[in-house]
Amino acid sequence: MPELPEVEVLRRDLDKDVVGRKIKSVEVVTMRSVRRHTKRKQFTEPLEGAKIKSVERRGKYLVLALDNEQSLVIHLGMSGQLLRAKSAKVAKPKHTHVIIGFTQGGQLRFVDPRTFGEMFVTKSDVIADELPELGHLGFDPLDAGISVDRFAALLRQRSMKLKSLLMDQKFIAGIGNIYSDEILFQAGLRFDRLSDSLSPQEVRRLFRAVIEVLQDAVKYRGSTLADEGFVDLQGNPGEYQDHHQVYGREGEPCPRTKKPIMRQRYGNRSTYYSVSQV
DNA sequence: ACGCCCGCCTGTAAGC
DNA sequence: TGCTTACAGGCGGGCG
Repeated sequence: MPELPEVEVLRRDLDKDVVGRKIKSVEVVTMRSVRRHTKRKQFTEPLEGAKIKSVERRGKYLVLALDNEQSLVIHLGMSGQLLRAKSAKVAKPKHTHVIIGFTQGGQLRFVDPRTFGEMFVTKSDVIADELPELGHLGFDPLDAGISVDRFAALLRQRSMKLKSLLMDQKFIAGIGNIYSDEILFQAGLRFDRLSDSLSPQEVRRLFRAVIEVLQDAVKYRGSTLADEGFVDLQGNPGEYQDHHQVYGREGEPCPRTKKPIMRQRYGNRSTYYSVSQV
């Protein structure tokens, strides 16, 4: 379940490693991974011969701008991986669905066991306008753009449970199940508190927690859980899971109170929290 | 219009 | 031990 930190780690890796490279060939093994296109060629033709100009992240999406006015958009879904192979000879992992070969040699591979991820190509200038899932994204917590006051105003606009709000991509882009729990623990707030019920001090705590947790997670190169297996472009796992305070730690002592971490079903998924959150 | 639940997937692990 | 079932969850869509 790559969330913002994992996608940001990949963005930085791609920025160093594939920007400037020219695409020689594209092989689509599994059409489901490019399901917005009905024909393979709609995906492969705009890519072949194009040079990668830049790599941006929008929430959990990666956008690779090409030198032909088109962009390659990637969403990793739950189990998607992007892996660099120095040569085509390197053994392909199971569930390799798309292979992008570069003129200078080497490949970029899209590997995705659960196939919730996808790749597609679209004209660069219509991304925000014509793709609602990208156009409707809320603010990016790693952009320094938003102020506490603006954040407070946005919270007051709705009366939504905090966990739902943090995971709502239209409100804030890039947070999923793991980081919403970690952020709420850091902020000392319960997942079911209503967004318009927070004191100014609680708003500030939440604001700070969002930024701190996500920045920290990027610093430790993302979270790699046993059942998921996020890895960076070179195939290395992250280390932030060792810094999780509550996620996946049901029954373990809360770092603050030593009372057992609670787990509760909320919105059809597991939520971890401590009784110290109010 | 919004909150909630399902379906899409596969690998892993718990349960009988 | 081996089979079945539950669970993991991002996101679109459908329903109330």
